[in-house]
Amino acid sequence: MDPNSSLHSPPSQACLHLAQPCIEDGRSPSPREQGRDSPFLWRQVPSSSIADPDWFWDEHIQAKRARVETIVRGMSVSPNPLVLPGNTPARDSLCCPEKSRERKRKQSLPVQQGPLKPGPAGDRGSRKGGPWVREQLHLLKQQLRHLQEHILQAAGPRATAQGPGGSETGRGPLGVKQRNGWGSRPWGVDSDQHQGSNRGLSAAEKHRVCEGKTQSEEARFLSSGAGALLEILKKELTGAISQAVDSVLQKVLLNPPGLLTQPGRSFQGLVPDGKSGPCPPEGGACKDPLPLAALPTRAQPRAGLPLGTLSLAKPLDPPNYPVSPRMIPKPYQGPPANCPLAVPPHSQEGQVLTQLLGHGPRGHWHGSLSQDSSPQSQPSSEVALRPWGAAKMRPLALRQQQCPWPFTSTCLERLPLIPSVKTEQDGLQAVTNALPFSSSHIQEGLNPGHLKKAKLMFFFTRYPSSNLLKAYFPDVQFNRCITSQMIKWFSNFREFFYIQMEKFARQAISDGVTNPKMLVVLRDSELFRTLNMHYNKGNDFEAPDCFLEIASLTLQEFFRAVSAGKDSDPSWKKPIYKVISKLDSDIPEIFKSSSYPQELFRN
DNA sequence: TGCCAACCTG
DNA sequence: CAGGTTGGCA
Repeated sequence: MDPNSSLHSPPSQACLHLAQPCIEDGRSPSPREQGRDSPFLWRQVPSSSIADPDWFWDEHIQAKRARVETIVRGMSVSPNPLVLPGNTPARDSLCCPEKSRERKRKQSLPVQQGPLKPGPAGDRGSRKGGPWVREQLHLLKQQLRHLQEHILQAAGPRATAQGPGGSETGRGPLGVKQRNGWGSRPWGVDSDQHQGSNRGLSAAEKHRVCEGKTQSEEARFLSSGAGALLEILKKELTGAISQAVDSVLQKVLLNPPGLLTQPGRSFQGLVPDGKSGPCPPEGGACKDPLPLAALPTRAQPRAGLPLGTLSLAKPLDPPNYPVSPRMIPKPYQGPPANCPLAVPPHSQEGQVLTQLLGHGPRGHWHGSLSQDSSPQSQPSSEVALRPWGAAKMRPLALRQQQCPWPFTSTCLERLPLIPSVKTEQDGLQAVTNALPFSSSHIQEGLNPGHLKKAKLMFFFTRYPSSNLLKAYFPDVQFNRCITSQMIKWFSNFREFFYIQMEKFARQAISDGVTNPKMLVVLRDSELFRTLNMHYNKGNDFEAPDCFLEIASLTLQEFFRAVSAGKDSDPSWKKPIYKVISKLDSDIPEIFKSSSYPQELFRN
């Protein structure tokens, strides 16, 4: 899978990259010249226009040019020195492998289009308006590109990526032709058709620009239709810029939803190294009342685990254990108590990003117990190659918009996404108001969205109180019936959960597992898949780590009980239930959004 | 006795 | 997943 492919999917996104291209593209310089000759080009442009009636405008242009030059210079030393093997200029292949290709194509264009195939739109203008107009146009387009670049850079690291060189200068003139409210469209279109039709023009235009018409010619041509054309161009470009800005912002702020769900196993193995223990139960730090040293936390390295257990077996002593360089502590790893998170959102974002980039451990005990002795590890390459998924970044991006999306990380929920709820009324109302998609309609019945939400909530809480349910389903008009129905849901969830636990525990026993600590539920274990399939069918939510902890713990408890023969007692499960019931985690605030189910449905 | 959760069944 | 039943608990 090409991790960059996602960048190309939506047309408008592609346009951003297409728009990038390049100063250098316009003239097909040798790689070394890139970024240097453009200023040269600009320098030539308005020099003689001083005598022009548009002198003022010209000055304006010069000022702009100066700014652009500054920008370009900055770019040439920009912190993006990705040097890729092969001495390819980093910018070309930076994030879009296609860009190089694109550039090659363009370089050959002037040759192919030698005869200056008159562009459908630009022909007249370019001849009549003269080089000066073209230069102005060129400048404006340069500015547009730089503006876009800046926006991209400002908006996010990924955005600095340079797209395939697509927006050739020729697209401007095309824009003139396509001015039916689609000023920016040329930048938004990535189809070969458009490229094909425009390329000739742009190439020709560039070519001529390179030849450098004399300034006197420019002045001559300027007088008549040029002014009008300029006006049109200015308008077009203005529109294009604003539209480009819009689309950039949209793209950056709103990652394509399609990325969220990664079917199959892509979600597996993402258990971060700096794994946290179970999310602190409501009381605060997770009590460990059990004899369960089995609690698969980082409390201590697991001895006797198969090699596959590495990651979880890491010395993970909270809160300050060292983590591997790759692994930045998760935001919630610090103070166990409800993760107050004094960390500013920004840094959290970085941390989470880093965390998301990290890979999970290999499975110790793969659900299929029959293999517990021979860790059927999938090739670690699979882990390494696993798309770390823009999907997982979406919540981050969306957070900026206060969009109610599922997040990926266990306790990300503790980020101050949403004003915390004080009273059920006011607080929830505040939440509702704060959310763009919130539907304030109070429903009487429960819909499938509520069910889905409840299932996801089960990842955090197995034994929700009715008050909790009321708090997290603000759009539900609770009555006795509804409440009991929802309680019943969770009862059913638990039932399924415990059945699976018992089943796998017994299987482990029959497979000869003797040490309950061997039983750790990981994301790629069969047990987890079963559970995730049940509670998170679409896999549009990443089960929190704390759920894995709970699952592991439960499994181990069942294992112990069964292997100790306690299952002869008719109520042998009760102690287990009791233990598990104390380990509910806080539910992410975002679940309080009444629109949450709807958001899930949109995927 | 009422409530709750597990359990059983369809 | 829901309806019904059962058993424990206050």
